[in-house]
Amino acid sequence: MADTVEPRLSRGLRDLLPDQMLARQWMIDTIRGVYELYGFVPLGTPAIEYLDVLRGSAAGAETQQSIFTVQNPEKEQLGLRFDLTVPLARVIAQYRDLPRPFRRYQVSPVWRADKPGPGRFREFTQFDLDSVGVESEIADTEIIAGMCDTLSALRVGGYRVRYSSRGILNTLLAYAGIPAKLGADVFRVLDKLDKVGPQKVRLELTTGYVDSSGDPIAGVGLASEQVDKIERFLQIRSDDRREVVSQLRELFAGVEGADTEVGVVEKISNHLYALGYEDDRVSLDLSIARGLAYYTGPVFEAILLDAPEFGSVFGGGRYDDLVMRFLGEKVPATGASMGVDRLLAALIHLKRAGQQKSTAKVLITNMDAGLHEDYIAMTWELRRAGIPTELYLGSARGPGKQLKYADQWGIPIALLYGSNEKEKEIVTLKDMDAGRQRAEALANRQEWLDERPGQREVPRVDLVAAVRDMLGLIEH
RNA sequence: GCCGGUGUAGCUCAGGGGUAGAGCGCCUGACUGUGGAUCAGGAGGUCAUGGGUUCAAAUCCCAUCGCCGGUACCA
Repeated sequence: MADTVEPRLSRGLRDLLPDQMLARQWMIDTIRGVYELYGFVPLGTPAIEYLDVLRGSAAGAETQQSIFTVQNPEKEQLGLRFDLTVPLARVIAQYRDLPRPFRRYQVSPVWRADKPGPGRFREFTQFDLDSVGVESEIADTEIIAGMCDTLSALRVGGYRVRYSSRGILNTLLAYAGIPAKLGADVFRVLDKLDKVGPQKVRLELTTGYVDSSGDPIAGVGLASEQVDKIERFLQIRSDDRREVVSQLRELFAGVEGADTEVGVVEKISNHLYALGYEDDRVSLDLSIARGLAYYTGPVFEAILLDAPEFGSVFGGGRYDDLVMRFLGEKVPATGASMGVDRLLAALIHLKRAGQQKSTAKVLITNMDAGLHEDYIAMTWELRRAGIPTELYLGSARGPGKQLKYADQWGIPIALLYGSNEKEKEIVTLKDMDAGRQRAEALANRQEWLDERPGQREVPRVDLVAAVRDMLGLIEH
């Protein structure tokens, strides 16, 4: 016996079987609809980029260990993209004649060689939208409004988009007397507030601690009074954005630059009020920091109120310096990124995503080799009428197995046509779902057979109308 | 990285030194023109891998690997 290869996938990778792809495509189509309404344009970039492009300028390469490296025959240093923002920055720098603002969306897989966890994979899909070349806070407003419209279109139930800004956080550093160079560390720790709670955040900001698994966690080394000031800042919590703004002004009175930074989040808030995005959907939440170092202005993220355990499903912010790596010139940019897989998992959890297993609405069964021409004709007749139809091409001869096939793929209507039907110039249409429901009440097979639940005979000439009618009934 | 758990049929798992098990699923038939239920039959396993102990190892011991969970990191 020949050796066979074990069918398997490398860790962190998974297949998307048809039912998962159908749910995902519905979701992506819905989101795309929102952004095309907003006038964003699509962009595609390769999965593979030069490593120095991924890591930033060759000079200041940060160590980025979770990049998958790739080899080409020329032995160049290549890697798989880990997000869609860096390729966007490259495109902006490379195609100087692109009109700006450049407002694009992109839905593509990205790769990270991290340890996989529940709902975390090494290959996953992001849906990104960004406005490049706009300094105005209206661009940030538009991103937040788009996040709201997307979540509404997906019918996720309640959601909350929370935003703050790096400018506010930098003002906090000044207020608390924390050196600016500790900013990135402080923000990274603050970003964990929701997850680990205030006590651990305080420990991590000061001395560090040893976690439950015995792992030491380094502290940032702040003084207790500095953390007190951070906590005073974090105590400003209100569902009313106006209230947060006014308390911020009070707290930061006299701190240099505070008026400007508070002004930015206030303007965003006012635009959103004017557009009908009220406090129940968007809040100014000062605990939002975002872990990434490259944000420079407003930052935002969205959570689902009915599925908070899925965490942030949509997040982003302003990053005015990213394109600088390539151009040496500051290009303002703001955008958001959605974790397609995470949001889809949440939608499935909330039973908001479709349960469809097949695209076909009708299965034409194939019972009599002498009638092939009729089967083919009926199949195309339905297809040309816009009804997704599959002609059974497998080897099973009797209707039993073919109906089982329809059942397994969740095809809602089966069409039966043999010599009986041919003679009477009819077709038999079977509503598979009605039969399934009826089966629950019948214990005896003979009854089940005699009754032929969900079945209807219609004139052959009325095929298309009858199928439409039955689909209408099924989909009410 | 670190800590813990766990690997036995396609899936979920039981068993515990001496013949490899169940449920579900799958296939066949009862029922060659009707899915579900029922009944009867069938296919399917290197008990993760390598080594050790033993007359004998799926079972005990050691190592490795995989998977699961927690934790850290995440531009």
